[in-house]
Amino acid sequence: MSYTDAISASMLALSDPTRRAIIERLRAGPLPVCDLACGMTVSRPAVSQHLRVLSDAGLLVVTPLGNRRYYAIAPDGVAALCLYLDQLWDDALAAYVAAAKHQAEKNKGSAK
Amino acid sequence: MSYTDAISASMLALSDPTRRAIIERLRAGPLPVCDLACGMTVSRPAVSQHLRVLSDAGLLVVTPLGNRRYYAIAPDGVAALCLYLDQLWDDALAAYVAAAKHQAEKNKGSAK
DNA sequence: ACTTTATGTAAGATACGACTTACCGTAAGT
DNA sequence: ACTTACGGTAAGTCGTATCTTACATAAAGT
Repeated sequence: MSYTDAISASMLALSDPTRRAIIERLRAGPLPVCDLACGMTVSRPAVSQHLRVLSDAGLLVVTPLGNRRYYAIAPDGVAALCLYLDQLWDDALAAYVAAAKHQAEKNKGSAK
Repeated sequence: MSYTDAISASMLALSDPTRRAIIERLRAGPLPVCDLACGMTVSRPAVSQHLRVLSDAGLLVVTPLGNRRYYAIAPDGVAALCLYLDQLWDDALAAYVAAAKHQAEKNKGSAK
């Protein structure tokens, strides 16, 4: 806990295969913990702990409904990650073409 | 190492603040290890180990040039993550509006 | 040839993440 | 009121990530 930033927390949350399995099951819509836990290889408390991590990272939201708690993917949390990576991709591509252009100009002198 | 999938490896690589600091310094373009290490809080071997993790995840590429090794962000690796998150965001948003619509229809019956 | 610079790797200490079982509340059903 | 289903938390174990210092290797400079 107590991460330096939200990006680190989100990335760490999504780096675990078990947590991403939970995310996959929530793509279609909200589910209670019992439905999430049944069918997974780990125990139900483990699922609870993973849900905690995902919630703390801002990737999930909970809505208690009677006896159960429905977890759903938080679009805002995912959007923050998308924004970061999209900008990173932009910069990386710009740096890539700049390096390629620089390389081409260096080769022009030594070309036939 | 030896992760089940590339997404996990990339996410785990980007979840570490030190590694993301390295990524930030590479946004503008390739840099050798010595330039990367100077100015960072951790030791140079630690930087080498982080570069190894990022490279294994497919997020960096190396081009040896004389005495030094220039590391650069691999656009392809970042693109794979962008694709995954963009699709996840699409599904999450669709599920969100579906849940909102379902909720609205339930309220219609109890509204005056 | 020798020295310096650049960088990867080995070995070891420490910290932390993920899993388990056991336990404790809270809401529903009878 | 009692029982059952749901789900969060505590304590403990185990694996592994991250850091350090020390060593090894390769290219450049003198």
